Amino acid sequence: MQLTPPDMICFALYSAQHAMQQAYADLLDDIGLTYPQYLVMTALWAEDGRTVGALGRELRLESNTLTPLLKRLEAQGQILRSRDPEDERRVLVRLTEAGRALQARAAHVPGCLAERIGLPVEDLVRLRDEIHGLSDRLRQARQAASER
Amino acid sequence: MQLTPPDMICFALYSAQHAMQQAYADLLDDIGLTYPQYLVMTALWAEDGRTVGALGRELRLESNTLTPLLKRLEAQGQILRSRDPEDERRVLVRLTEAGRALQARAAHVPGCLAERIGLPVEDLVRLRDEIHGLSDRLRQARQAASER
DNA sequence: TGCGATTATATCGTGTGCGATACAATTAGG
DNA sequence: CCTAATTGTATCGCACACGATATAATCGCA
Repeated sequence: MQLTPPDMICFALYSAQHAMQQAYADLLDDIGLTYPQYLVMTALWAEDGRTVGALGRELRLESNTLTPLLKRLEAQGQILRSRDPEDERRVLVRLTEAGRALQARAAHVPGCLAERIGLPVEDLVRLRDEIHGLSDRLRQARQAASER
Repeated sequence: MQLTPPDMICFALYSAQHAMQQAYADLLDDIGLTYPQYLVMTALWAEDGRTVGALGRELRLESNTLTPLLKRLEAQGQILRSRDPEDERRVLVRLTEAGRALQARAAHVPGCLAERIGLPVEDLVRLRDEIHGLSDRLRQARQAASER
């Protein structure tokens, strides 16, 4: 007996993530951001002036993904990248004035998405936490497996 | 007040999908498949001899994603691609003998993943269905928006 | 103090995803 | 029939993700 993709929780995540990314893309096109770029900007709006590594730990992305993405945001004028004088290995990422201004232009996005989904906030919060729980289990199991 | 990525359900999906894909990659490396390739093979193991379009409708992928992916599977010897004589626009995708044999070598994968996750099957099934429900709502809202 | 190990970021190659577009085969309407 | 619209797949360009590797800066320890 063979499972079909719709039976598999991995595929549920896979296709839901695509659907979510497309829903965001519809809105983010207007402000010139891709969805991963929006996540980075969101992280910076909450806490500016972080290193590449700190952003990567929050978003769970490596430098090989972040470096080119951040360069594109810098080329757009949203951020500045500079070596940390305290430790020249680190690169500090700071919002420009334009980058801070973008926060207002993106302020409607979460509400629009919530409206599109049309579920009560409590349900979304519970689902979010269950999904985070699943991720945590996957990462812990991977960690444990790699230490053997 | 600015939401941080961990607050957002979109980011929960985003990072859980990455964690899941990495968990699969650990196992799929052994049999030489990427995760999207595994999804395509899974679909074909359940029902062989489908068109590119039929696969895309099940996996929610367009031909611009599937065509190169299927060419790589064909180059690996797992599948054959051929124009449908009934309708020369269609391309039929069929498993080779090696492609069918791979099913046995991948049979342990779902069990290994379930073990990694370590949650009761009922919980996973419920979570899967809730995530599918979320996708459906996102796709329906997008459909409705595009028809305006 | 000096030098090997570690840390932080960057680079490279491969494989998705997807918007836009191209193209050929089929269908539909007059 | 004949042609315009539609359908099915492919191509192109761009932006992720990530494994593997490179490089420079810092740290640890004899």
